[in-house]
Amino acid sequence: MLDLDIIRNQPDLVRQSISKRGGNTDLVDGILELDKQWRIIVGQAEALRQQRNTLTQTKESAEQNAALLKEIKEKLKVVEEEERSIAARRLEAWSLVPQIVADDVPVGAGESANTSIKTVGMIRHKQGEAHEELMTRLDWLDTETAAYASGARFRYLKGPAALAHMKLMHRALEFAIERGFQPVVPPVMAREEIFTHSGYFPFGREDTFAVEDRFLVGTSEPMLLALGHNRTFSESDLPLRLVGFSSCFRREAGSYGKDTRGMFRQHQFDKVEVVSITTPERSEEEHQFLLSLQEEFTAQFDVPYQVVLIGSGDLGAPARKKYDIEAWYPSQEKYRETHSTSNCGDFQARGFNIKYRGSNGQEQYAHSLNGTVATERLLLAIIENNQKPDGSIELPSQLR
RNA sequence: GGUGGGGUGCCGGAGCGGUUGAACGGGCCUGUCUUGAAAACAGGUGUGUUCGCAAGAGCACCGUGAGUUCGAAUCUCACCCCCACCGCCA
Repeated sequence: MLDLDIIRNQPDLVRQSISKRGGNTDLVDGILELDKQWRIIVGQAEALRQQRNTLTQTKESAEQNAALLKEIKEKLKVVEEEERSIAARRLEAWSLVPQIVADDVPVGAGESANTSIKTVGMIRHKQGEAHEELMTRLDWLDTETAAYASGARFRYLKGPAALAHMKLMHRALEFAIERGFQPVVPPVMAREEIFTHSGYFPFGREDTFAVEDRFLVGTSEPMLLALGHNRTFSESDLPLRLVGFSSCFRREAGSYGKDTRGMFRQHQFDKVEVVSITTPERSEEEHQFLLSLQEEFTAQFDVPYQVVLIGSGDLGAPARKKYDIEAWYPSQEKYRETHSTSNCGDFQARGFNIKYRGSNGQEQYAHSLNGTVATERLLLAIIENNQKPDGSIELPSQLR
């Protein structure tokens, strides 16, 4: 969540940031008002408690002041109830405040401000058959049985595609390990606070599958961040770089009718994801590093792509800045998102209480960043861009 | 699923319901001593929050949440988590 001091002391900055995202700035006024009320009521409660604590120091004074204490107790009961209620409402509003948008993020509603900053690779297939048609014909993909067994938006990967998928995940993991990331295979079910602390709740709650009192992760990112929970790193140990592999689960609520064919948008998919924890001074540099990693990984499969700087209206709540890599999909005749990397500033570090001790000995919140190394979407792009005129697919040697 | 034992400060570990924010030990920091270090000795060492320019004062925090009480780390209830053993299963 956002630093409350920023909301208190720089409400205009917060309002600006919210309106850049297309949100309602009334939220800020609501919090400020609730905060004001909260401070008043806290003052009242504390004064009453102080009085009580003084009078109950010894049994004698407690007995002498029995009547007064009874009165205090009753007043306190009312005041404390009010305190709780205001605090709860303040928290509710506060947790709806998204991260401050970075200055160099283009401003615009929705996806309108997304800006392509770089195009890489030659497009060999301007058009082509869709991955689901290619793969289904070759018996690499069975969405029909998946629909029978699990419902819409699930897949059976079969034969060479099943193997290519595993190899892609494996390569992605090794690629990151070679560059200094520590490999992690996290749990895929998590308790609610993991989502709250990483900034996925309350915003993305509808997009999450719940299993009894737990939730299936939509990415391993929060699980990797949780490894930093309540830890104070020394500056020399940063950046902490982790790479995780996990299956990911998303309801894809609100995307009815979008990408319904094939396996571009699935309820379940596998992903290799990196997370970095670093200092505020070095987080921008780290963000560029993650982006370069993604580009390097994508480029080795000869997939044409573009890098997009995501505009304010399309930014996730915990992110202050985000880049997407979009790979060329011949069947759609356009670039589609395969990778994403976000700098979340101290938004998530605050939630998980991830700190570091600087060279001056002071403790402060770290910055967290995340990025995709590979998902099934990259496999699809590889497949579509390697289709042959005869309807076959020539997989790159690394994935065979 | 069953039975039992636990969750206290950086760590270990105490804690008759009333000057306990918390004994004691370790660690860490600072001094004294030493050429330096060790040892020894002395002192210090939590977090959050409210008010305040500050100095400082208050309040809260002993897994979480409710409750009993004039007063709770200490009593009651619920929940969460951890550990051990048994059963079942991969």
